[in-house]
Amino acid sequence: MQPAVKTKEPQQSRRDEILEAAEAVFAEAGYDRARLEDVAQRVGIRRASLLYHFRDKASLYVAVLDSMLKDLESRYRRVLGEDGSPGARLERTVDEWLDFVAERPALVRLMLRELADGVNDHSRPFAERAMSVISALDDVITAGQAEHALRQTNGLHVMMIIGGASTFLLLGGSLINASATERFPPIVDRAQHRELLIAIFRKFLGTHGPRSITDD
Amino acid sequence: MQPAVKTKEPQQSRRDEILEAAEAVFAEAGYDRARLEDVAQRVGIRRASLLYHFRDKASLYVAVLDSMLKDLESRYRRVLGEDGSPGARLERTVDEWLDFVAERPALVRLMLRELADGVNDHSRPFAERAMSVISALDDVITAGQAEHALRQTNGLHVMMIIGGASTFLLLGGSLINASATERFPPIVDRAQHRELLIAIFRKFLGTHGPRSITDD
DNA sequence: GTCTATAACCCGATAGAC
DNA sequence: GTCTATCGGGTTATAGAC
Repeated sequence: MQPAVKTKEPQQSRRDEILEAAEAVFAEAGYDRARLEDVAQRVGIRRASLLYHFRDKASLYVAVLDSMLKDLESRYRRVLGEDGSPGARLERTVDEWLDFVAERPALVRLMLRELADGVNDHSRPFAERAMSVISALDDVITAGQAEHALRQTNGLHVMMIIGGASTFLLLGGSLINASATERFPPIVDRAQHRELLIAIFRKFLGTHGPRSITDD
Repeated sequence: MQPAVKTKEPQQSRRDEILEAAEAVFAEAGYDRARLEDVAQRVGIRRASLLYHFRDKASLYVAVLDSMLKDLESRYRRVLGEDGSPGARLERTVDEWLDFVAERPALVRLMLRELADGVNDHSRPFAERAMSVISALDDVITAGQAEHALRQTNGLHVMMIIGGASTFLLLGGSLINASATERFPPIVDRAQHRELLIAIFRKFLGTHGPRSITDD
């Protein structure tokens, strides 16, 4: 006999609590330095109890990655599916990305760590989710180019530059400024950063409509 | 009485061997997962012998970071000090960066890990060296803008975008491709990537001479 | 589901011979 | 300078009571 539960979410709640705590701890310290002890403490249970919900540390980590990327992907798919020109929809992903990064900085930190690690056992689910996000972008780019609404440049390349630039800047900015003298105030604020990213978009993907292919 | 040594480099050789081995191991696994055992094995000595040359693991790590960034900085300062317009000299740092990353990929991986970690005990030397590199760039940008050879945009912002974009692309590209189906060949090759970075440079920093300040 | 207790392991660091 | 041997701290994972 199962204990009487409302409708669904048998004991999902606790699982989610653990995922949330683990996301923070893994992002902060990285997989190796992260201690299950700290995760447990945040949840308010004992270390051993975690392993009732997740087989081991590795599978907890994979679950965290998966939940984050699933979230990011659904946000991207949402704005990409709205109406507007391909260019306008792609531009919206810039804001979506900047929002996500601001709300959930853990993602960026874990992504960086994954990139640094390269391919390994637990990076497969990560790579697959990432591929899925990239696919979604690529579909819109390709369709936009087919109807000559976008320039025939390498759209994914432009998207990657946008993503990489933000990542670097957001995390690097805070790192650099930590030892800053008066000489270097924060390099740039979000509004400025957004403006430049959008400008890159328009210039190189032609998200304001078809342009001549030649530079400048 | 010191043992008779050629001229300098008392026993620098071994130290450098260790640094080289440690650079690879730290980049591959990150500080926490990296084992002194592996470093020692690459050098061909025992774990305990490492600690004759370096006080402990942490100071070995700091030495690795320092040596890498010192190298990068000297390369940047070299091309920035050559002759040519400010724009031309800054553009040379793009190639310098792409070369460095190709030759010594460990730097990028360790940089990513440092960014993910944020500010902590051993990141101070890293942040200071990084500041020094940024200073060198900033000097040229500021001078170029003073003589109206460069646009009055936030030059460091543009430089950060270039750096971040490459980092992300170079590491992300290989990660993504690891699980790629036929659908995604390598996103972009070095020549294409360089071209786009230079184009961003010219557009936003005006490295081909002064332009109108208005967009596009 | 959560607990206590403990087993089992790994790795950095030290002591001291050579 | 490099070695062997060992200590000691820390963390994951399991056993089993409640």
